[in-house]
Amino acid sequence: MEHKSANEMDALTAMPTNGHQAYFPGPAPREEPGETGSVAHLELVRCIERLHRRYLDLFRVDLMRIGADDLSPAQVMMLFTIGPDDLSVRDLIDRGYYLGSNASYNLKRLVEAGYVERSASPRDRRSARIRLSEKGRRLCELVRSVDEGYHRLVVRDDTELRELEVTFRTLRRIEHTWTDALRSGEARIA
Amino acid sequence: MEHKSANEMDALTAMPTNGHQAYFPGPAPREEPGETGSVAHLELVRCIERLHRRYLDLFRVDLMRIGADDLSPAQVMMLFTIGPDDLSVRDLIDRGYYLGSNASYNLKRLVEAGYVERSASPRDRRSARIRLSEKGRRLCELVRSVDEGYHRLVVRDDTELRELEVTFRTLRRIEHTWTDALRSGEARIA
DNA sequence: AGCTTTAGATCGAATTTCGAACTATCCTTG
DNA sequence: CAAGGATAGTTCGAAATTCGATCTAAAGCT
Repeated sequence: MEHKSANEMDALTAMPTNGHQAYFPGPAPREEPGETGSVAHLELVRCIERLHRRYLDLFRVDLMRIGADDLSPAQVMMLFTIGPDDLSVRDLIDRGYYLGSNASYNLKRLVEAGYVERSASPRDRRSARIRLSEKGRRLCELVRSVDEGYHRLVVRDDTELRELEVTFRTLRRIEHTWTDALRSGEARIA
Repeated sequence: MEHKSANEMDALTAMPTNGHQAYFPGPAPREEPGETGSVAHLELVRCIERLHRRYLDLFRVDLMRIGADDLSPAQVMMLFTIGPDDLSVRDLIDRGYYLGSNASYNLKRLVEAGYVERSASPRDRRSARIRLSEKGRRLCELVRSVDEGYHRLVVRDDTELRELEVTFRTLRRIEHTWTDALRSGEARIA
């Protein structure tokens, strides 16, 4: 019988060191001295996937409340990827790891909905300059203020702040590692 | 379109100076020594989104090499969500935060492709019992061995191991927080 | 037996993904 | 300068995915 609490393991808040017995594919949920580490890279990957899915649900609700239901969560995120800058589509793609045609697709909707302005670069007329419109900036501010609520839920003291910093730093490192791996992997193919 | 609640206009007229510790594309993606929350929740969210996208690219290549090109990355991840257990579809959904119809959709393909076995529960014949087939377990083993390579790239010493642990623990905490927020948020609506 | 729930599958519309063209503009180099 | 090639982005169409609305079967009441 499956007890649904399998997922819970609510020890999350109370568990001393290992909070991760919950999801375990392989044979042994326990750490194996000979093996890699107690937390496998793969577990982190799966966690990221779940978090991503989960956040989409959450964010969609918030967007509804805010009244920005003309954009998908991913599109709003794209606004933040643009940020205060004035950049080319290529830059946007590099920043967000978008696929070219997807970036175009989403950008088009952002422009149509008035959140983003686009103009041709004077230098190179192939290249587009994109930037947030006033409307886009306003939406970002709104989202940011909603997000502060989550920030407070997640960072309740100094320890948690430090943990968040470590987390962010580590994820950035992993991002970099993967990007390198992808590049060299593709190089091998090419 | 949007009718904005009162706080849209008046709130936040002043730009919070912290604004955007946006990371930069090419040369040096680096964080700023910001103020209070040098790392904002939102930045983490964006990082998770990027990582997710990035990993999909990477994983797809690996799957191709492994020869499991009959599954999408997400479907393979679902295998790991099932893991060594024998569970119901409901459990799977709870574990992975899937939408019911999506879980069905992916599960169907996993069953058709022979990675997952399904049978009716004897207790409750509405309920299905889901478990990996031998083929499914074999694929998981393969993926796991590929993943060890990434693990070694990411965890190169004790410090990095500890950081990974903090990261994992923190992400799990955030996952829990979001889940709560989502639940209570929907409660408010209902 | 009737009514309500629950487990899951399925259908269909809308959205998104993704690669293969395609357009337009640069940049070389002969 | 002209021809060929590289770049920046867009567009197109097919395939995959998402997501809510049913729909079926099997429980669980009372």
